[in-house]
Order: sequence, then structure tokens, then C-alpha cells
Amino acid sequence: MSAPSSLDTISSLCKRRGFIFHSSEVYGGINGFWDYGPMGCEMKRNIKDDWWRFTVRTREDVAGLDATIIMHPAIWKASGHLDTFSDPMCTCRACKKLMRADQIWDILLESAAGQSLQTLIDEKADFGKIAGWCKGKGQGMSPNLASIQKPEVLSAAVEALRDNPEQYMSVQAIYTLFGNDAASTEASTISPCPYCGGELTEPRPFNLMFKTIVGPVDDPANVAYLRPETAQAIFAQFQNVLSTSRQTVPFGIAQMGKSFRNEVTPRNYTFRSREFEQMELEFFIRPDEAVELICGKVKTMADNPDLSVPQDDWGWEVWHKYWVEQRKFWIQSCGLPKDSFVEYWQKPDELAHYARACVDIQYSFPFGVQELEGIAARSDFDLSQHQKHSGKSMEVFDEPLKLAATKLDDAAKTSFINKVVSDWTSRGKDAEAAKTFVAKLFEGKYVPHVIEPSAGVDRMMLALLCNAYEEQKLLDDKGKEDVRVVMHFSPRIAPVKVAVFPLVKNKPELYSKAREVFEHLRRRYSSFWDESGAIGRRYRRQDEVGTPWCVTVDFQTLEDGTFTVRDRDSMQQERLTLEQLKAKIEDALI
RNA sequence: GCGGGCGUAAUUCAAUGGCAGAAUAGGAGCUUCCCAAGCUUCACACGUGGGUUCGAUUCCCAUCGCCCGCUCCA
Repeated sequence: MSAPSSLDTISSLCKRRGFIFHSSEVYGGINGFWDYGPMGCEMKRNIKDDWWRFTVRTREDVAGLDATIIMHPAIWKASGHLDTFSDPMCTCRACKKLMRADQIWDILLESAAGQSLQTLIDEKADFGKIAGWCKGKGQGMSPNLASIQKPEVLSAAVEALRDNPEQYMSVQAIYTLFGNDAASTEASTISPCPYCGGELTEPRPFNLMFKTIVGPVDDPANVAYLRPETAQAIFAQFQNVLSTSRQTVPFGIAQMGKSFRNEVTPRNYTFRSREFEQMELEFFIRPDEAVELICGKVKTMADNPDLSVPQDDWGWEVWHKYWVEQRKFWIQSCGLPKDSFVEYWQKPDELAHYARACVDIQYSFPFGVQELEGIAARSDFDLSQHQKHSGKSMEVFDEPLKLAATKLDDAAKTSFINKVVSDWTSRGKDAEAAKTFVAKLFEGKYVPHVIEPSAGVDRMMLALLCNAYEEQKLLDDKGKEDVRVVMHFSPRIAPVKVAVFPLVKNKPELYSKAREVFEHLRRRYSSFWDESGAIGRRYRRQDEVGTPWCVTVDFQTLEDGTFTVRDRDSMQQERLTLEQLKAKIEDALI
């Protein structure tokens, strides 16, 4: 038994059996867009339905939302996508590297009077760390900027410099730092490439969001964008959902739907598409300070909490871990074995600045270990951004919090204020902001924090396809070797649950009995009828689309009502009645 | 966006400056059959657009797409 699931093998099968087609194929195809065929759309629907069932319907604390793809452009300004998704890019004519103008350009253009390298390193611990990193990684490489391969390190360098504009390095200092000859660039009037010193192109706009025009007038004032994620609509509609769903924090809002990103390089089949579908949950929780006021103490992971049922005293850390576990459970329940994916905790220097923690669930795809979904603890960043930009309050009123606050005497309040201020300032935040925040807490008000589990439908499906694929070598009666291709989908995800065959098609009684069984089953389950070719051939066809059970109506069926039920994975057969078969299917679909 | 490789049937592969073949898969029929059996039969391809040429699937250019490596991936 082997599973040589190269992406080519998978994509061939997907095309041959009607799972996935290249979009617009008759016109040569279009890069980064894929269509789901008869089998694919059934399977994709099953994945989405199961996510919705697990995330929304079986929970009391999650409500649904289905928002539009095109929204007010101000949403993307508030979320930060407009700035970070449409940066001008430069290309180096010499080394052909592509870089964001605002990252590299700034260093080179906004140079101040020369600071010596040693001064910078001595005075700036952060920058010293970066330089150290470069030295460490640069072993065996020529010591120049090319040794900075990690974009986040570059970002950190820019960030460190930006915080201290008076200490921007000169171009010469940068080149000296990385061992390049300062003299060679000194006379240059064209800003050089920070990697090789070569000539850069002018910054060109590089939009990662798809643009469109709302209304018939093609005017820049009417520009709108196709959403690059579904999450923002949830934040924008937060107050509406809250006031109509009879929910109170902690609770979540879930949404699935299409998103669009103008990826630089869509690659790896459907893994990184330009049009894709997301399943996102924004789960809103109390700030830890509110939990502390209500419960007296905040539970953290250090307390080794039981994660099975949410508790009032959970802090953000426990909630985050809780959702990581929930997501892993769901992924497994779809049929991905536990050992096929890993839980990757992003390092502090990999986190977005507003994120407190982010876990990637990564699957071993044939092309490498890649992110399947992410679970981020995003603090109150998103709601606060929308509150700031829209001018509308994103605060909630929390009655238990108000009650808890009124029970505190002045001394306890002062002590609490001091504690929060000391905590915030130790994390580099403003003391006044902390005091305002606590004053609001005492009134029972705060902007909720959020835990965001965000999954890609297409990625999940690709992982399930890769995982399900198996080529089995079989020997027939004559000892002849034969290869069977089987898709081991879990019954819940399988596009077709049951196939029905008449053993022979030229015996009217048998044929009509088989039709009767089929008509009965298809009312409830996705079913497939096949009367063509030898019975073995029909079994193999179903194996390739992963149908868990095949039913063959034969002569005995006419006598006792039982038929053969053949199991996809074991190829074993058993005789069952219709009722027994239905019970078997129901059992597997729970 | 850059560099390299590659585009022939639904799939996997041949061949060719002069009628493009096969295997598998698919349809119809016979066989009435429990793991791709057999027989008969049918349909299906040179990604697209230019150029060179008497003639281009083949050579050249462009374009689109795929793969690999960069780059990018809030």
C-alpha cells in the first residue's frame, strides 16, 4: 500500500473525475482561478456545511452572518488593508528582486547625517539583535544585505529606525554595516538596491486587493474593493448582530464566503488562489481586566485549565487555546489524521503588531508543510480601529461587570487602577489610556477582545484530497497485478455517499428493484446510479471518487430483500436490508 | 514581476516541415457477470494569435497556461 500523492497525480484525478477544473479552460485558463466540478462542489459543500454545523448550529454562543463582498472602502482603510495591500513595489534591474518601496526606500531615502554603526548597535538593543542575527545567518555568505532573507527582520529594522527618526542611518552606514564598500555608493545619485547596490525601478503600484467601480460612472471617487477577507464585515456589523442575536460577551459571529486577493504568484494548484473561500469566526471575549473584576482572578494556561467547557474566569490565553483545540478537533473529524498536521505557534517576531498570539495549523502538503488555518488572538485591535474610523461605538455594556465594580470600595478601585496602569506601562502602553480604560470598566463598558479562527475552504479540501489518495496494488484471481486508486474520504465529506448498481441490466425485475432502492436512497443521501460495464469496473469508478458504500441489487434481492453492500476501504461485502443500510449510513454520518 | 523548463485526446505518453498514433478512461451494443474480464463498435487532441514556407503540430515571435527557482503572501 502506498500513497505517492504528488500534486500532479491529485490534479489529474481531480480533473478526470470532475472534482476541480481550471477556470475558463476553453480560453486557455486564467491564473489563480479554479472551478469545482460535479464531485468537487458536492465535497466542498459538505466541508462548509460541516463547519457551519460544528461552529454555529451546535453552539449556543455563536451567531451567523452573510455579508456582501463589496463594502464601503473605508472598511479597508480602518482595517489597514488599503495601506498594506496596495504598496508601491520596486524591482532591482540588476538582481531582479522585488521589494516594498516603503520598507527599503525609507532606509535609503530618509538618510540622516551619518551615525557610526557601532553607536547604533550600542544604543539600540533591537538593532543590535538584528545585526547579530545577520551575522549568525550570514556565515558562509558574503556579509552584505543579501543575508537578510527574512522580510520580518527587515520590517523590524525599519520599525526600530522609525521609532527613532533622528537615528536613521545614512546609506553609507547601511552599506558599512553589511560590509559593502561605502565609497562605491557614495557618489551615486540613483538610490541603490539595498541587496546588491544595483539600480531600482520607479515604485510601481502593486494592488493586492481587486478594484472595481460602484455605479456606472468610472470615477476614482467610486472605487471599491472586493473583500480580501470575510472578517472585516463581522467587525463592521458587530453592534447590529449583538443587538439582534440576544448574545452577550463572550460570544462569536461566524461567516463563510468568497474572498479575493491579487496574489503575486498563485501556485500549488488551488492552495493559493486569487478567488477563494473562507470560513471565519470572530469570537468576542472580555478583556482580562474585566474578567478579573468579575471573577477576582483570571485563569491562564499556567493554571492548566480543563478546556472542555468554557468558563467565566478564562482569560484571553485560555480562550485562544480553547479555540485551537476546537479547530483541531474539527479538522480531525473531517478525516485528517492527527499526525498529518502540526500546531505551529508563531514566534514573537513573526506576530503582527496587534496580535498577542497566533497558531497556524499546518498540514504536510506534497509541496511542503503549509498553513491550513490560523487561530489568532487579536486583542481589541479590529473593533477599536472601526470605532476610531467610523466614530461609532464598538463598546458593549456588561452587566455583571458593572455589578462587580459597584461592589468595590474606593481603596479597592485605586488599587485596581494602579495595578492596570503598572501592567499597561510595563507593556509599553500609555498610563492615561489605562486610566480611561479602567474608568470605562467601572461603568461596565469595554471594547471586546477577539479570538479569530480563520480557515480556508479550498485549502481544507486540497488537504483532504491529498490525504485521501491511495494507490493499492492488488492481485486478481489469475495472479495478475492491478492498481486500485481509492479516495479514503470520511463519509461525511465524501461527495457521494452510496452508489447503486443492478447486477445485470437485462433482467427487468432486477433492474426495476435496483431503481427502487436508488430512488429511495437518493431522497436522503447523495447517491449515484451506475448500470454500465462489469460490476468490478463500477466498484472501481466509485473508489476513485471516494464513495464509501456500493449497493448491488442481485437475484437474491428479489427473494429476501437483502442486497450486497460493498465497503470502499476493506472491499468486504455484506448482505443488508434497506433499513440496515440506512442505519449504517446514519451511524457513519453522525 | 524576474529567470529556467514545458504545452499533442478526458488521463498518461509517442511520432512528424507533407493523412497525428497508442494505452487507459468514456459512449452504444453483445455477454448476465460481485472487483477495471471478453468481443463488436463509436466519439475525442497538436493551448491561442502572428510570422517564415508551396505547405507549420514541428522552425521563429508574441500571448495564455502549467511546473521549478526567486520575489510576495495584512
